[in-house]
Amino acid sequence: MSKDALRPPRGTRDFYPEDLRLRSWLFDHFREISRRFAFEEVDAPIVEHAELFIRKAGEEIVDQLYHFELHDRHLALRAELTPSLARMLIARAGGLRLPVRWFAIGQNWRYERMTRGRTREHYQWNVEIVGEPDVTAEAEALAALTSLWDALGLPREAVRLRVNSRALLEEVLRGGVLRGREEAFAPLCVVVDKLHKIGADAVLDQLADPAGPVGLARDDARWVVDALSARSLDEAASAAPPDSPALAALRRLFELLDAYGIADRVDFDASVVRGLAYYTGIVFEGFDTAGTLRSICGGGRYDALIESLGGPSLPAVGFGMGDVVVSELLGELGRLPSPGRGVDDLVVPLDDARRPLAMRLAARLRGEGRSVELALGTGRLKRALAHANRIGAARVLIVGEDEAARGVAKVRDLASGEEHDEKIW
RNA sequence: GUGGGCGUAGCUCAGUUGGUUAGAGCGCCGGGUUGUGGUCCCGGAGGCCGGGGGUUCGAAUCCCCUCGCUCACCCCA
Repeated sequence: MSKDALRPPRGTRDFYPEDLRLRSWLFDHFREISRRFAFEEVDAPIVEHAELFIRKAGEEIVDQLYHFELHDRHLALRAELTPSLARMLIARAGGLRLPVRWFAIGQNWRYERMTRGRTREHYQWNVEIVGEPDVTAEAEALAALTSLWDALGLPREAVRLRVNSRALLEEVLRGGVLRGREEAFAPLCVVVDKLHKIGADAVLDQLADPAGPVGLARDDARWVVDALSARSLDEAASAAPPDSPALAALRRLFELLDAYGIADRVDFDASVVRGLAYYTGIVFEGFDTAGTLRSICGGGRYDALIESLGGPSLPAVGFGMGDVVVSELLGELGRLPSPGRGVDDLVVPLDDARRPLAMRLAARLRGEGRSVELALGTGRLKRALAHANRIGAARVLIVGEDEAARGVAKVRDLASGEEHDEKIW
């Protein structure tokens, strides 16, 4: 066995018990918030037909696909959950009662270079609302996100949401610099999405690159970059067409967010477009206000994806939040818990003759739903108590000769040190 | 892909004018007597010093190569 084979492949993680307890803590919150919002959990295979993920917009996520040929099939590890969920929806499209409220927690794979906060696999909480064209769906999604942050113990001021509308940007551009070249809109969004990362000048260069996918005139590109600097709806309105439906939708969304009491946690930001090609309307992302991490979640409306995959025309809103970035943020804020093992009882036979009784006791306690470890050896009692301490057990139940004769166990409460007898059955 | 930093015990790390049997803390195991933990005291196990080659009487230490980790840049939902 080579040394390499004894390590997890680069960008992947092993989860030891303490790591998995933390992950489970996080997933428990994903599930609990999903439950409170009445989302139903679904799951899909981690391997899909590569075709499901391929789109034409120069997206990073597609370039980073883990894919391979097996016999005559071209397969891929999923890079995101949304296409799989869309596929599942299509399969049952005829019998669905809309709107559908689904969520999934799944591992996604992207072959990318490792840096801080970026691994090649990560788990994502994915929430989708399908069949609702109104921004009431977006409001649900955003409320679920802030509820999750609160549940995780993230301070209210530590994380915020940025919201924009691709539909608004499209309205503005369709009547202007992209007139007659609507196909350039998706690649334009991919470029614009990099604004926070590579800066306005670099975006300008890429938009104006004659050999690039967008190929705007330099002045037009400059106009686009300027338009993206809007940070309020009123500012954005000045560039929008009169009676813009997209602008009206944004205004209505903020009204709804206000009703949920979270409008003050959401900013309008014209530069947010998200990098995925399939978004068509409202888009949003969560970010840490300290600005040290990449976006911690993102999503938006994708009204055309399901139809483009061969399904019916179904409006949809969804978002994903990964485990890696949010864990880093929690760590930086000192909010990562260290969940214990949750063992209730350690049952200790003091000698082998007492073992059958101890087993009977352990079985009874387990039958009552308690988490019980049975000491498998018969070392000294001192060691057993130290072990109980280490695993965080609340009680130690000792079965010795004297107790056995009376049909009881001596129960020691680890926290108080108090002891009493308890019948074995 | 470019550049920097780092690979020494399970973990976090000391350890250079090159010099005996390579260290600490934590963790682990055992002991401090007979059936009672967390503290304390004592003891112990555990390391081809990432790998290979070279220089040297002698290399964890210097040189070269290589692998791995990591950070920055490049790139990038």
